Amino acid sequence: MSMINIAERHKFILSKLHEKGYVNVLELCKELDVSGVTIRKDLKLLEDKALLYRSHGGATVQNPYTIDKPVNEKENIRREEKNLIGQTAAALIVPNDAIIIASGTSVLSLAKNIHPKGHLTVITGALNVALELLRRPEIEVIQLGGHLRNSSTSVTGTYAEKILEDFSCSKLFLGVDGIDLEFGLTTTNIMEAHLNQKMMATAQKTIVLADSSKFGKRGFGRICGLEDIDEVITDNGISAHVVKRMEDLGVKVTVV
Amino acid sequence: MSMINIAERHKFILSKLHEKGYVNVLELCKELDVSGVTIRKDLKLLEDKALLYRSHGGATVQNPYTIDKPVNEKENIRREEKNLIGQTAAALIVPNDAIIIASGTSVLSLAKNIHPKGHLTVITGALNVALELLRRPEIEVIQLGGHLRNSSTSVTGTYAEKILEDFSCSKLFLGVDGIDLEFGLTTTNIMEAHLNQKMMATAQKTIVLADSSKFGKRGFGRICGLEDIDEVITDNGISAHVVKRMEDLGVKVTVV
DNA sequence: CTGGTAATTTGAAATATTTTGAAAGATATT
DNA sequence: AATATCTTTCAAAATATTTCAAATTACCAG
Repeated sequence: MSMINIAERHKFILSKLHEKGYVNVLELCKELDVSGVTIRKDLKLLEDKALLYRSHGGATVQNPYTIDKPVNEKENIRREEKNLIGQTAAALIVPNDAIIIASGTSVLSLAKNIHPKGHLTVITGALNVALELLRRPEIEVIQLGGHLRNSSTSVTGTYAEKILEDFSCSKLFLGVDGIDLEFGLTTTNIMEAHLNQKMMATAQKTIVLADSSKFGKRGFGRICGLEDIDEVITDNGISAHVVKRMEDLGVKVTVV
Repeated sequence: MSMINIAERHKFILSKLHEKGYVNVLELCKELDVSGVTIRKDLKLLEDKALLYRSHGGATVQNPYTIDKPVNEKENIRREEKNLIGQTAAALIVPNDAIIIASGTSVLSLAKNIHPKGHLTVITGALNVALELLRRPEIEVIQLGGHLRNSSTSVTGTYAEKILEDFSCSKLFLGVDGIDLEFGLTTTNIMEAHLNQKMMATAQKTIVLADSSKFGKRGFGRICGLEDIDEVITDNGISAHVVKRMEDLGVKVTVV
């Protein structure tokens, strides 16, 4: 096989990669009739463009260490920021409080940072939040029931909403996928957005946890407008301008 | 099996690990056609990345939700037996089935071994079971809601029982703490026992998963008598005499 | 179009690094 | 004590990187 140019070669490499899941340098040398040095340069270029993962002897289509852990992966990004946000949010909890924790990776760091003085009641639909809180004997956990959507660790549906009707909480800690000044709060899933609305109705205050990357983004399911929430906790990647606009809407903004 | 490179090998190890819950060095040597030294180096690398736990002779999954020690310790004992029991139970599931999975360490191995052909609906109160099943897109998971007791990963209470009323399932897979020929099935907690009764009413067949150490033991909360269940799956540590007695009571006994 | 220069691409050769397993000794398990 | 598993060491083999010069291509003024 003799290639016209570098672009053709890259196309060939990528198509083989996607077909087989991996490629190796020696085979490509023969198939494309070029030297190993060239193939390695090609692979390096493609790796720089995040189109493949390099490994000794070849390359794979995806990082082998991140198999089927979508939630876990998200968890690793911005770990430090999220942890700070979680700490700050946890400080808002008072003894004998009753709170709701909604789903999202940010609220998991909240759960990890909760070390209550007195008794605490937590209502949550997120399995990972519930499992995290179970360790602490002073916390009473109410798990919402219902449908579990793939790739989310949180329930949705009418069962969860029914259970919520029996409670009244002081605060809702809400993790979102997007915060847009015009469009408001959004999440990727319409069912989850609906449950979040019910949660807001059950709680006296809504506190949103969102790292700065969430600003300006819009997810599919709209939860509410910015004017409906009480407080946002975020990291210092947020612009002063956005802070100002939110404060004008009556939202308290805490930057950690 | 001849692997292209280290990345492919690691991917293979991890996927086997996630499927079975553990791997051992010798098997991997044969399967991947490399020496033990290499496998051990691989496992060490993966352990450094916190992707597994090393143990003599092999490795086990790193469970990110490894919370309360009591359950976790239990989980490690009799892993091999439990895995076999789980496999056998999973084979009973048919395409388009609707089943209930109750709490207990044995049923977690069931969950790990479920790889349904068609669609499958699973109702469960156990958070770890739900989290495990979430990975598989062909499974629809209904999480029961309610109170979470400390040191258990399963809900109890009226909310869970209410949700159950809306369903009808073909099978209930039940993990118990004790099986006594006279006293019947027991669990450590009275609330859980009550929920288990409701589950039995919701399912047409009750299949009990119990390794042989559970026989002759009595927990605090009685679930039902042996005559009320349909099948028991256990390991070969059980005595022939006990098998005979149970079969006389109309219980099908499967020894793996 | 032509001829010349600059930039890019390529591979051979030399060098460096990584991977692997055999062997030997240490450690753990029963 | 006997056996299986583990770690270390070391050398060979495979794979990568660097360097440099030749080949190709791109570009542009005349």
